[in-house]
Amino acid sequence: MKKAADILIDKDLRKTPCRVFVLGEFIRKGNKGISETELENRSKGKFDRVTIYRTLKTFMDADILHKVIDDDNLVKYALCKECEDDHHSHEHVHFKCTSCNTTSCLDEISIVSVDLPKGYKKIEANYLIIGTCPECK
Amino acid sequence: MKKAADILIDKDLRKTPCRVFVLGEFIRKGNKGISETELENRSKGKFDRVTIYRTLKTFMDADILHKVIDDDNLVKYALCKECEDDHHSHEHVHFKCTSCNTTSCLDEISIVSVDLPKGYKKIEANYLIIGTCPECK
DNA sequence: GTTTATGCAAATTCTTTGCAATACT
DNA sequence: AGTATTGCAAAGAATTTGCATAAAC
Repeated sequence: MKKAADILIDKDLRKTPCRVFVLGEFIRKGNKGISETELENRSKGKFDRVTIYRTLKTFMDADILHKVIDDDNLVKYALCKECEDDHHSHEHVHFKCTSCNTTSCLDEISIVSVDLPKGYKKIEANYLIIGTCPECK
Repeated sequence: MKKAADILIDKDLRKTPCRVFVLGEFIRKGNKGISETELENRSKGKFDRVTIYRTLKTFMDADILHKVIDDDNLVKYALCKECEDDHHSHEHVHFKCTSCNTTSCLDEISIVSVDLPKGYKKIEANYLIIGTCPECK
């Protein structure tokens, strides 16, 4: 598992306290999705909300993070294993737990492709599974 | 294809102009998702925004509509074929076209279930495919 | 010393809530 | 008539933009 500072250097991004903090949070959380609000709370007001939003955007543009589809219209971001190395994939399987409300990126599972009706052309796919996770049994 | 007024009677909902209009729009649009903003524009200010929101909520509670997952955090609602009769299903395959921005409910396709890691329990699933649709070839 | 990121203020969009007036059956 | 729905005003959450200051390289 890479450290935040190293990832920033790799991606040619300036090493700022906010970026190190945000990226560190994602690394610590593993494959769990984190919302901007959570980051704001975790940082205890150390960084401006706007700065966190901009940091998230920077990371998305750099393919470090991707947006996580939530059924309840709540936006989260996640660092996926696949995104860390070079074969960045846009085929994500996300699991949303209705009990603890965490959304995780199930990297182990690959999306089974379906046959689309004539004329449809797939670019990417997101599979969201809603249910209960191991911790909430 | 049922008419709006009949569906309302079936579901024991009062027949009001806003409900008839909104439901009519969904029937006309077929399996395409519609956002609250679109409904507001289409009605040309005839109904209050709040009323449209409440109407959408009423229809969701009555299993007439379901929320459509959009990758770009845009909320749409759709009337699915499966939802019209009694075997209301929550396993939806949605297709979002990056060109015309429409989201449609692909009723013909059923979700292929995946094997979840130990401890995970599925309640429902949403599959969103992003790409180009037949009209935007 | 340049370039880029940050913080603050403020604006926008989406959505919800309370309450009195109105429409539905 | 009695109950449910509507419209208005207003509040709340999430997100974005502009600009001057500050920090990174």
